[in-house]
Amino acid sequence: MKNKEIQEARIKGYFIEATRNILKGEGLKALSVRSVADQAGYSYATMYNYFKDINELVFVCVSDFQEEIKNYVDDKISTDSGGLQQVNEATRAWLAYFLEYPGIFELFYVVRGGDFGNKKSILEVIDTSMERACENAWNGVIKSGIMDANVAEFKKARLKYVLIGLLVMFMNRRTPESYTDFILESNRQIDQILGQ
Amino acid sequence: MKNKEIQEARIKGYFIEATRNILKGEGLKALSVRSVADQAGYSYATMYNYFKDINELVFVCVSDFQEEIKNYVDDKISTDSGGLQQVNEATRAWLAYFLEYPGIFELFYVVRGGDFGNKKSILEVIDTSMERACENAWNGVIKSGIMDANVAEFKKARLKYVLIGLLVMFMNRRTPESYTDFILESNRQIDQILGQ
DNA sequence: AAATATATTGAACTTTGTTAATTATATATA
DNA sequence: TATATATAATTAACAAAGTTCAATATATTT
Repeated sequence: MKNKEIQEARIKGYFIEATRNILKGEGLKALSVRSVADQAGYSYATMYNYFKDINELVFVCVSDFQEEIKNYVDDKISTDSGGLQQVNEATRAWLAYFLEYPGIFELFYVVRGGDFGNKKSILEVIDTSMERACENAWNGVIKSGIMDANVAEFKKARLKYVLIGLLVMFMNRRTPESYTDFILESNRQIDQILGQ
Repeated sequence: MKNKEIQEARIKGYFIEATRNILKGEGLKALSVRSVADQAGYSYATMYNYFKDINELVFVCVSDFQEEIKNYVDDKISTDSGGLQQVNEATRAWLAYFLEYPGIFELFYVVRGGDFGNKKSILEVIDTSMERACENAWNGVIKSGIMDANVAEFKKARLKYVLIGLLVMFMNRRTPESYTDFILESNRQIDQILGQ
């Protein structure tokens, strides 16, 4: 029954693709069983033949997006820079991705879906999103001995929480008030954490 | 028409009180126009005579909760400690409040209500929640010259973002996995930011 | 006491997630 | 090939939630 599996994966793919498009475009508020099914070219009830519920469908997208984030970061960092400069660039790029796609920020850090708590693998992808996206740059710093591995771990954790905090306040509470102020504050924090 | 105003304020109060109870108890998922009205002793439709919509009702609670947080912090800090030690205690107490009432954390930092973006006064309360709750302890540090005011501002901002980031990851994504780990990590961050 | 204004309410509409029964399609068998 | 069966897809229908509005109840004024 190999054909059946291929066909099933294909149809699942249509739903996933539609979900990805809606999340990246209009965001979570526009996502519904019916809007996904519309874009996938099926009736809304058909979704339930391939996914447990709407949450499962959404969660499947997390890994896809994380891969996209990693590529986005790798594309943006300049090859002629190295060391801490490259970590700085990578971190800013990671941040820039979520500014460009607020719906994906919401998916990663805000939405409290039904059984998000049970899907450990997905929680792990989210928890390590920044670390993995900036992996190459960090490896350069640690391997070359510019920074001690333990110090690097602490700085990574610090960066992660500071930037998620900043993103939450900016996206959910419009603080800082302007995009410019947000960039100033986030750069200040990144520079200070990496520079000290 | 003073009586009318008093009566109106009274009935508004019943709805607000009901909303507060539900948010502190079962949290946002249990909150609905019907559940609030039930507890207030009115029909669901009556709410619309006193509030524009369910969002307005919820937002009104923010200032109330912030006052409660301030009292909670002031009660918890020891009077015999001072300086940075007291700032440390106040900050931990602020954090402890949200751990005790996850529904209020959700209200402050997670929910994206309709016109949250327009209510500048409410956004300001949320943005300065930690700063105001720990005001007294910080004043002690700054007035006594233990810390420069500019340095204090930077540390406040750093603390705010780190702790909101930590709370978001713990509450929304169960990371760190255990309560103990969360406390360890948050204490580590607080100590490091205040101590350096 | 009647007339008018105000407050409260239940019915109803919309949207969204979900289930189940019905219809359509593909596959297997005679 | 024609029929029987299994599988897939869809429509109908329900529940919960926010919201509106016409109808009812209550309070106020004359």
